[in-house]
Amino acid sequence: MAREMTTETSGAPRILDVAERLAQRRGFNGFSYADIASELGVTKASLHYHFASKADLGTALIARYATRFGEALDRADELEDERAKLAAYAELYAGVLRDDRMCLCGMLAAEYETLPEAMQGAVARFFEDNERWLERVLEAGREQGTLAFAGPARDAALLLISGLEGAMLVSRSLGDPSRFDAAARALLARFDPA
Amino acid sequence: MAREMTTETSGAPRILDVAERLAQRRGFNGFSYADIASELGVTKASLHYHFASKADLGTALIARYATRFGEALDRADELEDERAKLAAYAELYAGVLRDDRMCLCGMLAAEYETLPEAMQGAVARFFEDNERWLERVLEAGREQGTLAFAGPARDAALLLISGLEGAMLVSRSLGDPSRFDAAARALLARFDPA
DNA sequence: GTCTATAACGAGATAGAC
DNA sequence: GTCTATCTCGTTATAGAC
Repeated sequence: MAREMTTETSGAPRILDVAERLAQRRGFNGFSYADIASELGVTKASLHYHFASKADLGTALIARYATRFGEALDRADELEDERAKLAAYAELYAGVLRDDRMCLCGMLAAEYETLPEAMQGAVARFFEDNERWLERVLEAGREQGTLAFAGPARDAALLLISGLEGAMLVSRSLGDPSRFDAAARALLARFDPA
Repeated sequence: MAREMTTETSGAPRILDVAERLAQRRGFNGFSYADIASELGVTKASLHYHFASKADLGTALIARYATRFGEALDRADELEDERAKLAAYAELYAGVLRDDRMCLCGMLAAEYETLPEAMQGAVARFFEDNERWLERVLEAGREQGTLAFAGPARDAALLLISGLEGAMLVSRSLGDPSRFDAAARALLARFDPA
């Protein structure tokens, strides 16, 4: 007997949805099982059935986030030119910010020293994967003449990640998401060919 | 009778020293009065004498940090050309990172939604002050031809803050402070005149 | 798979002696 | 200004019934 199709997610995915939003808005140390439980109308104990420890929950959180992010990068890779891929990359960040969220791994990067080891490794891998993807796009764009920049593509890649993560971080405290867009535009403009 | 001169700080300043380092490494929600007390060899209760609530401690933390940062900007303002001022600005960040710390306000920006209101306002003001200082330097440099960039100086200023804060954030999780230097170099290079 | 109940601990904070 | 002692609350986590 096949399971009923419903429009609502349930169980673990639903827990991850709520935890993810809380983590992106308040940080991993800024929410508790009680917060998730009250929002879902269940008890804390039932959450522990799905994620025995908060470290397990956090690890699952990053894993899902990184997978989805990687899928978004795969979609961006289908675009024609490399400038469009960079724009799509920046738009990923913009979309997160529009939902009043910080990038999950950017948030966890701040809390890095307090995170369980498994989470630390996963956060670092997220940035390394992003860096590799950007490095490839940047190199291709420079060869094709659609992008222009000096120095190692790897450094330019980290500058892009840093600029976008930092712009999210700062524009959130300035209470003005449009400042992110201005900073992101200024950042991408510096890769335009003269 | 004048107070004895000693090489050791004591009382409130010393508490702030320890709390500041903890906040910059672990976040404001990542340390407790117990952490400070054990490091200073005093009790939690005596800390509450100096800072009745953690919000008071946090507010004092930002106030001192912003004052010192402002003084550093004043010193940078005495440099001759605007390119040197930008380099000095970036070096401020680099020095913090070398001590294994995140910028205090960058860290607090991540935790923004969980902070007491007074702290939120102070964090936003820190970034606004930085932005104003950079905007002035950038405008002057563009007029003098020592700096080159397109678009509003305000957007370029926020890009600089974002890039430096983001590079600190990310290079800390990558476990490689030299990645900050590479990103900062790439960032500043984009303001060099052709 | 979800519940009630509770354990075990750490957090911020206060009272009052010294 | 620092101490001991205590309070209250929130946190993660577990045991065991349903």
